[in-house]
Amino acid sequence: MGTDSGQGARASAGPARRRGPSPEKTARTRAQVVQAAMAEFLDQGYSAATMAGVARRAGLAKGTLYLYFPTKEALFAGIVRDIVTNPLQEAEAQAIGAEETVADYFRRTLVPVMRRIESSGRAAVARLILAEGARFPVLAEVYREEVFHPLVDHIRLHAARAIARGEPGGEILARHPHLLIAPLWVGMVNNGVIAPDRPLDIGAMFEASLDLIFR
Amino acid sequence: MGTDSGQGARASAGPARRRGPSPEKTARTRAQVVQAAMAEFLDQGYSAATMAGVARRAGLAKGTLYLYFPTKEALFAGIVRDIVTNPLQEAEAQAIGAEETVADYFRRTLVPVMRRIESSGRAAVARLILAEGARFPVLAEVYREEVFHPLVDHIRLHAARAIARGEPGGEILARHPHLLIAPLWVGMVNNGVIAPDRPLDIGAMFEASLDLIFR
Amino acid sequence: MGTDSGQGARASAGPARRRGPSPEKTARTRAQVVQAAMAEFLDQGYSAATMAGVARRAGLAKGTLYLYFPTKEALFAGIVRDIVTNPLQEAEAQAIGAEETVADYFRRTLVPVMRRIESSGRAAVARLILAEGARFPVLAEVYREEVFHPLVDHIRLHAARAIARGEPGGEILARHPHLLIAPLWVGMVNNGVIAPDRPLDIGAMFEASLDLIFR
Amino acid sequence: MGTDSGQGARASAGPARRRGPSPEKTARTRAQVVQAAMAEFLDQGYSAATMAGVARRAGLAKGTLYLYFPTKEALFAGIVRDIVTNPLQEAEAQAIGAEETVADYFRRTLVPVMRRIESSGRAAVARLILAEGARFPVLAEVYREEVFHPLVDHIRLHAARAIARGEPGGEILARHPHLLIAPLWVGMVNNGVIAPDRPLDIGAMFEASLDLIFR
DNA sequence: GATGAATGAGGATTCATTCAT
DNA sequence: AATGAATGAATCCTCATTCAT
Repeated sequence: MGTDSGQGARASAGPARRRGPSPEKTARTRAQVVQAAMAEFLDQGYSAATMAGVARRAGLAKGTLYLYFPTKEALFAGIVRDIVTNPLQEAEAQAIGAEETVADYFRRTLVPVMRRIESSGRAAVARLILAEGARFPVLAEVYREEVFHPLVDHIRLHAARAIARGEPGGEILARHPHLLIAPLWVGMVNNGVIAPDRPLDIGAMFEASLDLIFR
Repeated sequence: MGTDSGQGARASAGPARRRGPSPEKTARTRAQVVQAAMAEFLDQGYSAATMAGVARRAGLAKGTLYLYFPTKEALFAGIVRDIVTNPLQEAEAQAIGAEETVADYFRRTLVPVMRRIESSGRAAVARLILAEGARFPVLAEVYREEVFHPLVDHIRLHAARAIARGEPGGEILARHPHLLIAPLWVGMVNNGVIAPDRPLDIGAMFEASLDLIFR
Repeated sequence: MGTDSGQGARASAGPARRRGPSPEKTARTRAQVVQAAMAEFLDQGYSAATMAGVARRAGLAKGTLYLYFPTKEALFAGIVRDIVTNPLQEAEAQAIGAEETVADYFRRTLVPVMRRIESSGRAAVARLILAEGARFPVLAEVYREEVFHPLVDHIRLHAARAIARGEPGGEILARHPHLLIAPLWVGMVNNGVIAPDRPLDIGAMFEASLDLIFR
Repeated sequence: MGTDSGQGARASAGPARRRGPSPEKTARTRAQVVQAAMAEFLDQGYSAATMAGVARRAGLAKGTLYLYFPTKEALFAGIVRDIVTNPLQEAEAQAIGAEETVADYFRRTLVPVMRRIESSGRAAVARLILAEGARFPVLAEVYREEVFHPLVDHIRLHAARAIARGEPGGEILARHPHLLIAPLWVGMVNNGVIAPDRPLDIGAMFEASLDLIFR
């Protein structure tokens, strides 16, 4: 967020003639920083995270971090987008089939994602959003715009479609689209923090939720 | 949490003969500390909270805090119970009527609580649990034992009752009791962090959820 | 400047009833800080001075400094007034005698001050003013208002008196009051930095200057 | 100052046979470095000056500076001579006329220089000398040997001449040669730091001083 | 020669904790 | 019991210096 070192504008035009370290090396280092920062912030939260911790994880010196991000806060802001990449993007991208009911469509596209959602540190992300969202509005904002609202809109859209087609459940889903993703949150909360040793089956809950809504 | 400074076992036995502050005064001061600490930790999270901040809120000197809790961590641990007091306790305490369906029972006892849940800083509590639960297992543990499990058990119990009585929805609720409280979490997450300016009506979502489950 | 711990408003009213360290102790510590900071800044200049250096000189921990001044810059600003206390104050305070010529008056009141000016670290002060005045306008400003202008005004005033009385030298002094203090500056520069091992006799130069101006 | 990277002894001897940059190029780069360093040090003082700042001003990379000077301190020492170039050199070089009084000689040769002295950043130089002279004796030393003493000796020499010729003012000038340059210092101090917005007319003060000394 | 990414020691500042009063 | 000045370890950040390209 503001510290991008201006890559991107070199395409054809022959071999780069730069002195010193290659842009590739720089990009790799930057990636290391981002990677390490993500891990550190997800592990520790913003306040408890230390630049030294990030540096250690990245295998770099502390000072190096400041070549890429001017402050700890900027580093945090800079990785927010990387942290909240929408896990449902691929699901949203798939179109509904002509004959397919909305229920079947959700079952086909969303259930697999829900099942996978845990393995990839989603609980940690949720934790960070909830923990720091109040003090770093940008975090909540990015999450809202990139993940939360798109998903809810996606659901609303298909709720409308269900109504149009006369499929049951459309009405209730249009009124309370959040009900569909509610199981996701209890699941992440339970599995990530409350009782990781007795995890809930988010996929199963989601399917049950689908069954309930669509009769 | 092992930090109580040993009051408590002195009650009758004639008029107290000691100089200095009365036990009442001490208890009052302790209450101030706990109160202030709760506010500070809920506001700031563990790391960002400061002992100075707690002292300021309590209207006490920093040193005084250490008369009641030996470390910041102990203070945090010491107030966990106060933080997570079960907001559903009264609801759980009410018995189901002989003629009452489980659905009606939940509607009668839980909906009002759900509606009130937001006003009393519940989102802040949720935030704290999620944020610090991983690093302070005791926090997650207390929450699990005092709030989460009791509520889920309560739901399970009445799901069994619904089955026994042949009321619809019992089966699904028995298999997925968390579904009933799922709206609570999306609601708190949305209203507390994601989009406080466009709050979800948790009560309405909960009722909708009840309707779905119990037909 | 801004961190004064509010002494001053306690006069009669019986013994102070404060808990904790006495105000006297606090005042003494503050004095230590100021003293040490003065020495450090005069020795090292602003940039090269370190808070650790100040703490060491004061015999205090680093953190303690921050109880009295919130930043290094504030500490610097806070001692500027102490640093530039007008060394000529007593001289200016003495009134000219009814029969006394202005030349004699200056000889009586200023020469002793000039002779003493070196011993009391005045060169170090001048050095600091010149060195940091550009980057810390407040420093130059305080020096100008507290020392430089008062002295020049004092000279101008008595130049006018000399003119009124028909004493020689008044005219030239009125036109160039700075000429009278010029020897002070070459002297301080020479003795403080250029050739401390071959100091100029500022008193003698000043007297010679007086002789020249007043014939 | 012992930092020259060993150019200089290669001149005739046929066409140079080396690859890479010519000695001219090197010399030019070195000049850029010196120029930039002077500006940076005069602006910021030694401690606050940064190698990055010098590099930026020079339009070079940081690493390049180290090809010419091994350390920041060496760079500073290396430019001291450039910083303190004697502004009075030309004046001192001019011989006194056979019929010319010493007073007239000084008026002819020194006044113009004095009038010009302000425009060329002399205050900055004085500031640097005073600020860093104590910690970088070489700075004071060079200034003393290149500027201060030559000028004072020049004055002494002509004071002796004035005495020999029976011109008035010779005695006093011989005893206090620094009196003649005193106005210069108050002037630079006032105009450079104390009150740049109300500058003193150094030329006028110097002339007045000449008038006083030579009757 | 020139570059600038990488380094890490050093400096300002914060804050949990102690202790004399 | 209560105070708050004092402490110093820990943290963020800067910058002189190095070195692979």
